[in-house]
Amino acid sequence: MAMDKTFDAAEAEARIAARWDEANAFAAGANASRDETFCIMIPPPNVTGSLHMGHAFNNTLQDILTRWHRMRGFDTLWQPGQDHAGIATQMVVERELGKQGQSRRDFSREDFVAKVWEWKRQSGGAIINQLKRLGASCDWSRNAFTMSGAPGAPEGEEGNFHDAVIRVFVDLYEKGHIYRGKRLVNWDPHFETAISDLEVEQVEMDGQMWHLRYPLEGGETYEHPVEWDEDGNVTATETRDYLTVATTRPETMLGDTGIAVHPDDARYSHLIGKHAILPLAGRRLTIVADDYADPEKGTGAVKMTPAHDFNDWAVGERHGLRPINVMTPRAAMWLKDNPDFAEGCDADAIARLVEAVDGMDRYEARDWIVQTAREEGWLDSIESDRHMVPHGDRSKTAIEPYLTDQWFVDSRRIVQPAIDAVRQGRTKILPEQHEKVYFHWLENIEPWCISRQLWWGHRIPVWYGPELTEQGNLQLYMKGSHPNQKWCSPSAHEALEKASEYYGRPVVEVRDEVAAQAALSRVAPDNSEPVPVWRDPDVLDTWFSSGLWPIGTLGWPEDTDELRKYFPTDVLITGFDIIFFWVARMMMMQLAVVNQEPFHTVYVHALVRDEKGKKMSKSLGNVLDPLELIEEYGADAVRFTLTAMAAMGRDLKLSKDRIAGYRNFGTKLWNACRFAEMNGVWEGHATQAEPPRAEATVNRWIIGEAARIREEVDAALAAYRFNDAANGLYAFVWGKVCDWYVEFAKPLLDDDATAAETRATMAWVLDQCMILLHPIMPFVTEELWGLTGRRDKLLVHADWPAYTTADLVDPAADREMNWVIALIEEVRSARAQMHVPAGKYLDMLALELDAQGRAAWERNAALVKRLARVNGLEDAAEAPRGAATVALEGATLALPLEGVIDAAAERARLEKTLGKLDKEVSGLRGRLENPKFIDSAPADVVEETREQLALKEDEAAKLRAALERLAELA
RNA sequence: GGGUGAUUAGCUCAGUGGUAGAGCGCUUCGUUCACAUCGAAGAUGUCGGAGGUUCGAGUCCUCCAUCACCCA
Repeated sequence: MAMDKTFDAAEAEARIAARWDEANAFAAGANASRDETFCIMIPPPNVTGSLHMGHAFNNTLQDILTRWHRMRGFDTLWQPGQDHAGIATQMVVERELGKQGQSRRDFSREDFVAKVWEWKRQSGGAIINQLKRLGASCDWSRNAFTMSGAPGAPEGEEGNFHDAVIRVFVDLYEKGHIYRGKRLVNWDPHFETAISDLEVEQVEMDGQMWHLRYPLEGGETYEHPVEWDEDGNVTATETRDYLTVATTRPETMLGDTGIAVHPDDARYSHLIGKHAILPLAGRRLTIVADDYADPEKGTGAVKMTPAHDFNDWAVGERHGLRPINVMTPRAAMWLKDNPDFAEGCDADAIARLVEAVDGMDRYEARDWIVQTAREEGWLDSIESDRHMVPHGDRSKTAIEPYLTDQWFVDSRRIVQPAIDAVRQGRTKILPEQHEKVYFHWLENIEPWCISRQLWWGHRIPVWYGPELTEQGNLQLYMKGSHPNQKWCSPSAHEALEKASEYYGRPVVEVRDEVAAQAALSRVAPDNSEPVPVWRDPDVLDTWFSSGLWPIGTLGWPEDTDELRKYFPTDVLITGFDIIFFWVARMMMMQLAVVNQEPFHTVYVHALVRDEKGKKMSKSLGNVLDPLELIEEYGADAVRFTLTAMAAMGRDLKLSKDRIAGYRNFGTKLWNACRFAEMNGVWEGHATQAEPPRAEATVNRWIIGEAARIREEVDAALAAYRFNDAANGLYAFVWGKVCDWYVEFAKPLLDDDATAAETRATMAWVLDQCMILLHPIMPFVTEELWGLTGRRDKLLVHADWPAYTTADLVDPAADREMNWVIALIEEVRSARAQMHVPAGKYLDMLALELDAQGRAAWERNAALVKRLARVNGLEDAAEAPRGAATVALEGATLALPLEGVIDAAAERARLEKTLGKLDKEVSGLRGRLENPKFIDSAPADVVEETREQLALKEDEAAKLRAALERLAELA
């Protein structure tokens, strides 16, 4: 059956993917022929995610490495999976419920989690299918999920990832690396949970900077400059009995406990240690000296709200300023029954504030405070100010730095091995510049908040119980603090046992703290009733579980075959944006848990942008959907484009023109194979590892070129220089095989003497093209493989070649073909510039032709005649009137163009070429005439320069001679 | 404010001390039996600026300008 004119990607891709699937082609260890393993962990996409350009890029690179190793016979595993994306998934399901007028709180926790699982079953596989369309050759039978095996997990989700997560929590807790404490976290008032830095996006917003006057205590004053001369010297001051502070969030002032000034700020130095009075509340604020206050900014005095600002928290820690939380989890004001707030404030003031703003939303409270300040005269001024406001990336609401009880990993205690691993080269980060980012972050690491106030996730394995007083009574802890009595254990059973031992009587698990309270009020007097204990309601940060991805997906804590075989894994390929969040944490956690680096190389890639260099975003509407692109151009074209643009450390600017160009590249290879088919090349062909024995120079030459590209591709991939591999293959397949070899082969296929070996060579060379391109363009190459010759295996399992240039390059054939190509190009160029009709065959005369050139002509006359459109080559003593001259190494040739030639045009042509040559010659000569160059430059460079000079001078002389002849004739 | 990177053809970008390349676009020509998703030929560069190191700098160093990103 004759091949179509083009590859129909839309039709073929699904069919080819199905064949790979049926053959289990991607299974761990498929096609393995040696002991070495190669393992890549996919950076798990969100279960709510859909494929975007970044995924397409990231997974293309992983697939290239995976397919390349698999073809080379490594025991290969590309481990796929997804993470459970706590907040995102919970939000998706809550939104679904919202459509039916329901909320999460209408269900029990267990029922809600069951709904999430149900959603996951129906919609959670979307990205997997999208990755398959890209051609990702993961072992899909091993698809992992960070919530597999959790309580409530349905059939099909029985993995043991949950065990791994819980086990690690307990282990780190027992080693003292995990603690519960009160610290500031990023708080999302919409979802009412802590979120990670990664989930916070900074949004630039128009806002105001309010300047407020805080009176100094006890009649203190200072001189504040109000006039300056041209040189900036103060010429007038005024006496003030108040400090002016500036804020973009006036509502936080109710939690102020201090004012910071710079230690070197002369204006305020005598006030340090004294106090100001907080308006409205009457609280005394300590004036402290801290570098954080910038004397140049505003008045140089900054109000300190340690419970509602990260910087203020740090200043507060240094100076012992009390943090006062004045907000509820929904970011409304919390003043009533708030002992921290009340402490140190006037009772009247408290009553007024409670009346006015308690329970009020933060923004309404802000308005009230500003309005009141205006009326009472302590609003100094308002200026408009554009500043960054942190927003939750899911909720789109402004996040609050918020003081709550959370679980933390004391990162400092486990960070050092992760630093050492990279410092000492056991793990390499590419490109190297990212190592700095890695070190910088790890060396300044902060405690990691790992608890989230969600229902979907790994519930923290800690159980609480009431205090046992010295009198043997049970009592719940004070409101606002947190329970001291707790037990951490992998199972409720064990935890309850420990609790029971502690109380010396039976315990019973109740739903939550409220239930415990209720139960306690009933059982307290009677020791026969079991003590109520309850489990921490929080779940773990998704990154805590994805931090265990390398061991967790391989079956840890079970001692599985896969774990022994594939861990440590080899390469991690990921975006630079999650170096801290994921890469660093995987390093820390794997080292802390199994004391091994999870991978030896981290390849960090850049961002895919639109063609104008803008970050793709939904709001800008410049998002290119990889699936649409795959539909339009085919997966191979999209993959090849991304690969060709994957230069290390630089962003990709993706344009559709580029993708179309690489789709055309696939078509080019397709048509070369089609040409071969039409010429019987595939008849009786079966896969051959060794190149055929060839006599013809052309065949010997292209076999050598194949060896060159094989070495180039392997070297490029080994160095993660994906773009070099792609561009090298492009140049070889299109520039060498299609442009020259196929053309050269045409006359050889017509000649009985050379036809057989040329068919064999062409079949072999095209096979090499398919094999070498397969990791980048798997679909079109697999299709061609199936359409051509007899194949024992699918291309996905074809053996990657190992031949070398040393074996296959024939220097004589190389030289000869380069000479022939130069000859054809020169003749074509002369013809085009002389406006010779394209179809016209010309005579060609040899004015000078050395022995090598003569031999080259004799062996390649047929193809030169055809490609340069000349009738033949005759010796001639001199060029006839009106001839164009072609100068080559060892040859001066003339094309008689009587009646066609334009003498002026020919002169211009020759002079232009000569001009270029002369420039090169003078440069080369200049260098060789410099004795320092001869002395200092390496011998081979000097030698090469000499050779170049001789060649160029020879060519220039030939052109000069041609110009002289032209002048004589004129 | 601190850090990192970038600046090369009209556009998008490679470039590893040895004298600048690719793709796209552009101009001219071409329905030669693999391919018009093609072929042939051609034009286009003070490699951001200024110094320095070197026999030699797009490449290494310093400063400046502009842009981008990350952190605060």
